[in-house]
Formats: sequence, C-alpha cells, structure tokens
Amino acid sequence: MRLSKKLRQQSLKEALQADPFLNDEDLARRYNVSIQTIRLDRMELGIPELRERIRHMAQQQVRALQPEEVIGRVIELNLDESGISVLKIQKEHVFSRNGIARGHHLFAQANSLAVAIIDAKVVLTASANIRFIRSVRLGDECVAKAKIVQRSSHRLRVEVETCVEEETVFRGTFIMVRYEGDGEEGKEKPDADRV
Amino acid sequence: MRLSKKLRQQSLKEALQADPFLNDEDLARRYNVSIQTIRLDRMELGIPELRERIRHMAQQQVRALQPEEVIGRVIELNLDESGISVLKIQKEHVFSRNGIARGHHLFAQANSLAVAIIDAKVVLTASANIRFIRSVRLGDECVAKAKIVQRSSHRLRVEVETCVEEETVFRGTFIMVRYEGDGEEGKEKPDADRV
DNA sequence: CTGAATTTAGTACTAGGTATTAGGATGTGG
DNA sequence: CCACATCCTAATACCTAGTACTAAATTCAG
Repeated sequence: MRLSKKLRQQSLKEALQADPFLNDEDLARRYNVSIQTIRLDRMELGIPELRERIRHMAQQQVRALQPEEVIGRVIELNLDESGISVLKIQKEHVFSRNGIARGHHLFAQANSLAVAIIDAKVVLTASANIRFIRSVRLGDECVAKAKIVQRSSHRLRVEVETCVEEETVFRGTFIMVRYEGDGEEGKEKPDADRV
Repeated sequence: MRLSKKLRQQSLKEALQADPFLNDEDLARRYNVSIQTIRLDRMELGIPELRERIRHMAQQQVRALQPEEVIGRVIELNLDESGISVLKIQKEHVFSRNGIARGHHLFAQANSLAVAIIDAKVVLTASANIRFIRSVRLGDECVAKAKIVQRSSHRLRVEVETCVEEETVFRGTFIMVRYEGDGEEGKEKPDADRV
C-alpha cells in the first residue's frame, strides 16, 4: 500500500538526510508516486533539488578541506612571543548526547596555536600537561591565549589558557621543539621528542 | 593580450583547483575565449564538468561528516577495562611541509579511546599528561592501547600508549570523570572538572 | 602561400530540475 | 448522492550546464 502524504513526506525527509544523492526519479520509484508528487513534497518540505543539495555539501567541504593550519581563527600573533585564537564550538565538536565539547578539540586549538606562535621551519610538540577546568558547550566561543614562557636553543615552553567569556576552561603547558630544518626537511626522524 | 594555449590550460587547471565552482562561461570570460575553447581545454586536461566536480567533493564530504565517535577504528574493547584502536595517518593529519603528524591527532585518538572504554552515560576528560616520544609520519598505522589503571567512584585514571610497528610513539595518562547522568543529562555544568 | 593548429559557431541531445496549468482520483461532510 | 477539498498526475514551456559532433573561420609557422 502507498503511504499517506504525511508519512511519505516524513520518510522522504529522512531518506534525503541519509542519502542526499537521490534524485526525484529515484524517490518517485521508492514511494510509488509520480515525480510531480515528489516535487510537490520537496516544495512543501523546503528541500532543494539534488544539484543544490550537492552544491551545498561541496561548499562545506571546501571549508572542511582547509588543511586547518591552525584549529580556530588566529586573531593576534606576536611571532616567538604570543598569540590568540578563537574557536566557536560547533555541532561536530561536541558529544551529541550532552552537547559538551570533546576534549581533543580544545587540545587541538591550544596545540596548534602553540605551534603557530613559534617561528621556525619545523615545530613539533614534545609533551604536554593539560587540564580541562570546566566543560565547554555547543555555541561557546573559546578564546585561547598562548605565551612562550621559556626558551632554550630548540626547546620552548608554551603556556596556553583558554577562556569562554572570561572563565578559564582549559590550561595547558606544552613543551615544543623547533628545527630550522636547513636542508634536511624531508629526512627521517633525527632523534626523539617529536610529533 | 590573450595567453597561449599552453599557458591558458596551465592557468585553467590552477584556477579550477582554487575554485572548482567556476563554470565554463565564467572561465571563457576570464580568458577571453569562447566557451567551446574552454571545453576543449577541459577535455584535453581531463577535467570533468562543474557538476561532476561538485558531486565528487560532496561525496568526500559524506565521509568527512561522520561524527567520528572515536578517532581511529576500535579493534578491541573490554568495557571498563581496556581497548585498542588503530589510526592510519592520512594527508589531512600531517604538516604538509614535512609529512609529520600533528600532535593533536594522536591526542585525539588516545583521548577518544579513553572515553570509549569507560562505561557510563557521560565521560569527560579532566586532565592529561602526555608525551610525544617519536614523530609519526604519513602512512603510519598508529595502534593505541588504553587501560584503566585506577578507579574511584567517578574518577578514573587511564593510560594510553600508542605504537607504530612495536615502537612507542606516544604515551599519556588521562584523568577521566564519569557521570551516570541519571535524569540530569541535559543540565548545566554540575561543577568543575569537565570537558 | 600553404597546411596545420587553434578557435569559434552552431546544432542536436542530455539530466535534473522549475513553474505553471489543468485534469483525474479519492475522501469527507452534509 | 452530491459537492467541495485534498491529493495526485500529466503535460508543457523553460532553465542550466553541460556532451558530442560538424564545420567554418582564424592564426601561426615554415
């Protein structure tokens, strides 16, 4: 038997969520209705046509593809001194069950900022000591401030503190290693203490 | 002046790499040639039409969207005991300049595994102490082993060691907090020590 | 100047639609 | 049972962004 309009539209919505690559013809076959019916349904549900849906996905892809040199957006940078980056917590950063950000995203913001403020060809993290002080939630704007607090020839200590509206949510100390990489950039691991 | 065929095709390739959303008409205007010329160029360069390009990108997007409950693939799991996950280092995990994996991806693998092995409604990371022992490179298979080494009512210590072919590349100790979340799942932060 | 390479024009056809009009089927209240 | 509404389908014209193909015009190089 054919589904009622309501059920069909409900199902249609879910089907397209699961597989946005279905065209109207596929859908018409699936629900045993005419293409026109499917089109009316899409109208009523406000679902754009296949090509628009695909285009939309591809556009997000552009953003997702960006090799995320730094996680978050750098808003201040004093090379070899300090830097600030901002990360807005989106759906993809949180546990779906409770809307709390996964720790590694805060870590990633801090870690990549620590890398970014150091002026060298190659910068790697050797170790880190971190604390997640308060939970961060969907929609929060995390402002990470990084500062170099100690440096020797190629070893640096960077402290990062991340706040959401003046409240500290994360603190970490990163030991970073830098190499000028003069002529040996692509070579194999020179020793230890890298990532 | 108009570019030579060779130069135009070179430039075309780069332009589409930078912005795959350009259609033939846009390109024809850009290079002051006819649409047909652009189409010949695409043929010769083996560049598919706009819609195919977009479709391709969107398909990758599907994979990228997967909410990555655990970073890496879990291959063994003894709930409330231990677990193992494997992460193959891909292009998107490494610094393009040297092919070395960014630290936060190793951290993410370890952290999400630490979350996964704990049997509770809500599990958060309170703090962590980590060391990046050796650099990990493009193509490496990182095998992370996590073990709960200490537990009290809602606080657990998890140790994670990640190896690439028997060689330890990462070690971390994570202090995790669990909540059974009985009836208060969606509520605001109950206290501190969360992420 | 000639011949090849290059560019352009034009036609027929395609997928996957939009937008619109109109007609048929089905159901429901009076 | 009729009337009206809802729902579904059909048909047409049009759109974009192409492919595939033929043919003519232009440009360049020897």
